Amino acid sequence: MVTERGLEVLRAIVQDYVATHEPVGSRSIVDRHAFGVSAATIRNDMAQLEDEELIVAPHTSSGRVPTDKGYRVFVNHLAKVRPLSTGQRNAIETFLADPTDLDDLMARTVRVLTQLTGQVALAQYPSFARASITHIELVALAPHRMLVVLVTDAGGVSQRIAPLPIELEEADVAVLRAQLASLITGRAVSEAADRVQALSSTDRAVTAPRLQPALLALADVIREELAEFRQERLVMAGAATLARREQDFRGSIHPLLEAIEEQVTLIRLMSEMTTDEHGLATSIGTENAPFGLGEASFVASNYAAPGGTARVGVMGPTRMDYPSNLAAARAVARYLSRMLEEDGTTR
Amino acid sequence: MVTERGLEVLRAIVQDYVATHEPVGSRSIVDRHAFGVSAATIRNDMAQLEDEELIVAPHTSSGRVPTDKGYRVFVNHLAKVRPLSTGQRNAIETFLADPTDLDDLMARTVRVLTQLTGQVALAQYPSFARASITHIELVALAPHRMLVVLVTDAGGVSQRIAPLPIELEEADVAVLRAQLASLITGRAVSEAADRVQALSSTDRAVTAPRLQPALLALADVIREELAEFRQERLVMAGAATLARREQDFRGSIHPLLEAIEEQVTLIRLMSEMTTDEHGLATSIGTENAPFGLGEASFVASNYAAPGGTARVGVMGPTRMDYPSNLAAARAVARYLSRMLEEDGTTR
DNA sequence: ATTGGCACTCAAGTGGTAGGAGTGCCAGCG
DNA sequence: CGCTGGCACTCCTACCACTTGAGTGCCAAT
Repeated sequence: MVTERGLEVLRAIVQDYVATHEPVGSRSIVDRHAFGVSAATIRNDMAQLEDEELIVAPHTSSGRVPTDKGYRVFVNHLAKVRPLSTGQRNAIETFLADPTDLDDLMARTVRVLTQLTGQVALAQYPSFARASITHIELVALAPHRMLVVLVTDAGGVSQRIAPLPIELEEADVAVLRAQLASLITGRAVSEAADRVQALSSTDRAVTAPRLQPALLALADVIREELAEFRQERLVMAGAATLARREQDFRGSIHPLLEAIEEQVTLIRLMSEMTTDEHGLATSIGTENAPFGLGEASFVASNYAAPGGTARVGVMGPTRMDYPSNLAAARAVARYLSRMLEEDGTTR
Repeated sequence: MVTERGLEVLRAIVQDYVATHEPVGSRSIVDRHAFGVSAATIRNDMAQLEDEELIVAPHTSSGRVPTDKGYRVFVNHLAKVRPLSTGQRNAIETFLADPTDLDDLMARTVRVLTQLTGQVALAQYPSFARASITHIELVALAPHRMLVVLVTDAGGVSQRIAPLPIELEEADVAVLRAQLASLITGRAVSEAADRVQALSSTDRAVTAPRLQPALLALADVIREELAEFRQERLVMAGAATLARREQDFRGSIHPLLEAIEEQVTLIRLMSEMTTDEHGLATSIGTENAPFGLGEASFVASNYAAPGGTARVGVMGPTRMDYPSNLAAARAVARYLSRMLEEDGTTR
């Protein structure tokens, strides 16, 4: 059983350890925190915390270090997400002002977040999966090459070049454009994908037999574009900060750099984190072991995007300043939500 | 003055040092290389090499390590670019086969190159700066939002959304489309930029006064898109490999990660390297100091793209295997040139 | 010009010691 | 019963002296 004061001791240990990066002993706790009890008493409390596996001693006679479980208790019960300074809020606001487009906004978001936290910043793109197709445009580039542009109501635009098996007249292009438009405009991305898929699989021709090969070629490309809309994407910044804190990651930052390069692992991890009632999520050390990132911690905050909620957060050493990082992620998420809601640039 | 055999000794030192990562002594040279002379003789040669600052001894009594100048002499006079194994050639060929588009091709290129060399791979995108605009398409998304698509003859497609100050009829859009098309299609990117610029700066209206505000809004967006075509771009892969060889970079890989994230430094460095008569370029250690990358070396090879030549290469520690890396870069560049020339996917 | 020999240097490893931070435990105190 | 001071104990760290081995520079001899 851990007493009330025991939890306060845990808080002190986490705070001091994060600040100093050195195991913290009973003596330094009574020095730095006004507990009003002696070091021996703190030692007794620490013994209990150690029984509960909330802290460990690296060697028989050295200070204590929080375990992952200790961080978890700290984050869940002990940490207050303290608000940012007004200077920091201003920094966010000016940094995110007047983005030229969605890509620019997302890139700025991660840059400001990495600057605020000193960690690697990650942001999920708003999902276009639940968006609807509003336009399809065909542009003949060459006799056998057609540019296919798709636009969604959530601001997503995709373009790709389709090779055509046959030559098309201007009128043919208009026919195909109209047929494809009636097939998918106003439809959700997933539904549009199904309907395009059906084009290729059914025998029933939707268009003139002469145009059928062209239609199928276009359908292929449109399927790829729709798949891209459904795919989750991530932006990142601050990978270079990892080099400074190498020893924080038990020897090697290799798995982290690997994950940053692969993206897919981080995409999964970000989407599988569970958020609390305030839209904040934390994943600590070994909790990330299934992703091969047992040495790292993640904090994230939901933000509201046209296509549904997505997440923005940071990745760093287990020994990170959770309250500050959560505060930064939350603040950035709020501004981001606001930008996406108010502003028209991204639609 | 360095003798003939002295240069052979330099070659041996470079080769052994790259292989073992340890200072190489006179004894190990006579053991590993059939020089037919004694260690004392090698020592005399090494003394000369040290006078010429081609090698140094880390401390009074340890083996020798090549200096940057030593690597330079090795690369310029001693190294033969040895051809790849057929297995490696096959790997390149299969890896680069059937790309879906230019982005995909470039991404695969750097991935195969990082795999062949174990270094960070870099590739300049083909430049669209000298390409010509072949199409401009306007798609009305909403009363005040217009999608502007530009296509070049070198395969570049760019799309962006313009905010419109006034509402346009279908007929107005057609008028503007025709006017813009006659202004820039068939023109080189830089020329098109000038002409669009002129739209905004001259008082003389090109279109009906009613449409003038819309035209200017579109011109702004088109300028941005054209600027994007002129901008050099880089793809990279293998950043994670840096974590393994941290100690190769005198302590910190931070500048390298920073450069990878910033891109702009690497873009400049890649374009400013000087190539030899075979289109190969090497930049060693302190030669990169102006870019803050004095601990790193670069090798690159030109490849032929529709818009002119561009470069593909790797970044690694000064102590890298220059001949192998040059060979790999050259081989990849050749396949890449071939793909871009033969294949239509990217046009 | 090349060689073997020799004295010399220096990094790296080894073992022993001292210091210090921190712990666990216990008896005494309020 | 919880808290406290005291004390013995552990273990990390730094320091020192010493040894070892790789490698050098120089020189006289071939």
